[in-house]
Amino acid sequence: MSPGEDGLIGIPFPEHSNELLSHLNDQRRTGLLCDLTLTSRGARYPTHRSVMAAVSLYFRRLFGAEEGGGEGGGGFSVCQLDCVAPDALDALLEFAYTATLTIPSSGMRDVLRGAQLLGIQCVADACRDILGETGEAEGETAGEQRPPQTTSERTVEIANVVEKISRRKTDRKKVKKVGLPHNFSPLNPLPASPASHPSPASDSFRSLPPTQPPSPEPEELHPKLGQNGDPRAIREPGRGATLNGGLLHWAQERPLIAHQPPTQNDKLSEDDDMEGLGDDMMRSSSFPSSVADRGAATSVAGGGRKRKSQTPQQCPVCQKIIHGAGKLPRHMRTHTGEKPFQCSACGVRFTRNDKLKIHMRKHTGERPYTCSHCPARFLHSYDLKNHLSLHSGARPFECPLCHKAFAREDHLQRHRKGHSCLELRTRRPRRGPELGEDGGEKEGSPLSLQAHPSVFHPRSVLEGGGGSGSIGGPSLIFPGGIDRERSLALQALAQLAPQRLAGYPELFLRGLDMQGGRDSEREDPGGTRSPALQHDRWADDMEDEEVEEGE
DNA sequence: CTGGGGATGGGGCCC
DNA sequence: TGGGCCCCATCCCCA
Repeated sequence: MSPGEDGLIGIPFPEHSNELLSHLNDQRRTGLLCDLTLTSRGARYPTHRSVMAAVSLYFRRLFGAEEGGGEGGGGFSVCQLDCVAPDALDALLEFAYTATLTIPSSGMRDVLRGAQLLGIQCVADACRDILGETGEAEGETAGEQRPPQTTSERTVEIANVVEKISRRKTDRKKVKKVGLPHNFSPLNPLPASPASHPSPASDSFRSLPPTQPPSPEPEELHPKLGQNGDPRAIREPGRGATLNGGLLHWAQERPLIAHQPPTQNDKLSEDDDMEGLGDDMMRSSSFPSSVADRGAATSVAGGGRKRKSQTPQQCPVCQKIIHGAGKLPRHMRTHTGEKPFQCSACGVRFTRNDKLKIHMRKHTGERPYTCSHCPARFLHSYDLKNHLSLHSGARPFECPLCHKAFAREDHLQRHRKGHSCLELRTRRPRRGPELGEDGGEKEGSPLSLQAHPSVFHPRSVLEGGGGSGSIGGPSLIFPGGIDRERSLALQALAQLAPQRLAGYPELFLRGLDMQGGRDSEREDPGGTRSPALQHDRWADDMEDEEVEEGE
């Protein structure tokens, strides 16, 4: 790190979003800091306005969050939602706080209706598709038309459905037209608050009209929560609470970015004026376009690097410059964890279609890459390439310290990282400029590595360009189902990071270098693919070692 | 620790 | 401009 640019380095904490949501959920369960209570037919659900406003257009409008008034709400303490079945409301709350929709199959329609009423578009879309599409949600029959499925099968199917949804943009507007009972509508900036439709007295809670000062009057709310005792007990109005059997457990991978189609063709956050349902998804989906613009503006961030004519785009999350038209959506899936391409045979999902196609070879038995020297066949071309080196006996990658040779570069890197060769080495090659000066063995001589450039590049800049490893492997960074919870943080990043770092392309690169993920967990991830750069790092490492030993 | 297979993400080329 | 396809670099996992 150069000490010169302090305070502008973006250090992502990928787990933060997970923990944040988890803690919010804990708070909800314990009633802590809950400033909003939802009621449905007697059941009460303590919750947080901010969370509800984040997932529900209805609440966003209700609290005036979209009007840019930072006051954060109209002061509602209780919101009566009798139009949403308790089970459905419970499921939707669970979704809001865990990004996982767990509902009985029989309750799908109720959840759909609730999602529509509350403007939780991604849930509504998913339910509609599961129920048989057509957007009318009247189709439990459609759902029954399907053959019986096991839970796993359904989960798989839901994943496909979500994929379809993610690609569907026009339906959103159609959904917006769905009529809503009880006056309130996500389309209506004036929601039917408990004060605006005649029911305030029906609850012991006091409901405040939207024109009231923003104070939620917690002194009234919290005692109620206290009366509730364990809010969770309230939240469980007859919910069958296992993930097995007939329950449908939808581990949504991309709750808020779910509607961001991989094609990134949308600018809905602008042209829709946030009027669409689930527009936080739209907002999130807006960043690629803005990034594209910014990417064009900062396409020279790579300095003198050779660039293809295609406009590079900058990832709003990791700031990485993505080259190639249409590659940014692909890259974004590494952040969202979205894996739209699913193997029909085994259900394994992939972020990319081409990877799925390769995967399918495992099922078809196709191994198109055949060794000409032996019967070995391979799925990947590079496997064959590696394999051929065995026949040739070539070991072009040699450790500069112990001179052990490897057939594969990554094995050499691994060898180097382990420092297993330190005891064996007899001399230390020096990096380029010093070669020969101290009579040391020329570093290039034992190596078949490409000659490194004569200029020793600052590491901070060089490694920045090789963030593939660091941003790679979202499944590693966010194993299991928790990756979905990132979306909240990703949205914030998408909106904040570009502005914060817009003028500092070098820091973009540095941010890449520092971002979480596998790289940060490693001593030296080999963030660059360039053998020359890699070699530079090695030389740098060796120099460091020399300094240490010399002292 | 090493060899090998497989997975993942980025870039190039092309349509 | 987006997406398909391919190749490459890198990483993970297992024997």
